[in-house]
Amino acid sequence: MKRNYDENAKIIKALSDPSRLKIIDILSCGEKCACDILQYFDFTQPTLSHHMKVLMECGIVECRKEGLWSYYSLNSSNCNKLILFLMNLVTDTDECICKDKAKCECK
Amino acid sequence: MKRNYDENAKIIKALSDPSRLKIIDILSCGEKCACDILQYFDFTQPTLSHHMKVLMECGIVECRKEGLWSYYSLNSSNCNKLILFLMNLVTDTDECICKDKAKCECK
DNA sequence: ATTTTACATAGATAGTTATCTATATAAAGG
DNA sequence: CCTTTATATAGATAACTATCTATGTAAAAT
Repeated sequence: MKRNYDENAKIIKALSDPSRLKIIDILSCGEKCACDILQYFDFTQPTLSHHMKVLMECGIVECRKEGLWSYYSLNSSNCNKLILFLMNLVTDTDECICKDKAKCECK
Repeated sequence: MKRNYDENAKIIKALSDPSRLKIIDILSCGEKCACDILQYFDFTQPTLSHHMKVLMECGIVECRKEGLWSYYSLNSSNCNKLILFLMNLVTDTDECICKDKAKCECK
């Protein structure tokens, strides 16, 4: 981490948006497709697409394509100490943000 | 922390700039006045003043005035879990960035 | 084949921000 | 007093970004 200011600033910047923090929170329940994530927000589908791209470019989120659907999930395995901590911080609770608990893997 | 997306995004955003990460690194050696901090950068004095203001508004840094000088230091006591972690992450090394080790409190 | 559906991309725009120059402030020295 | 010095503030600007509408793409359904 030390002295690698530019690269780390880029990762931190990806997490410096309230909508993206909320996306991480949502994905902490497990994999979700884009249209499911979108229901938690007021913005449009292209805007979500933009946020997912930012999160993926930093390795925070990964995507699995299946037919028409794109399933997104937190990519802990690819995460460094910083990302892991921030993800845990945002999602550190027993209560899941997801309304449909049957569909998600809430603890 | 949970669900407080806006406030936390603001703190994370304050840390999402490479110059401000470097300032935190510099201050990890201990209190320094603005003109000393400025020597580590190529930008102008008003730009540093701007960055210090951003860091202070989030409680990451505090300022002590003495005569003409403004002495800045990391404000760990006022920090939440997030800020503390990020500060430790940036400064987690034995090697100090400061050239003049006689003047700073490097471990 | 045509339509529908899920998502991405292109391009525009308004708001934010990192930087600059110029100037203000205020303390210290001569 | 006047000058010097350290820092802050004001205002401008260029770059970046979060958002939108419009459109492209590609898989599935009819």
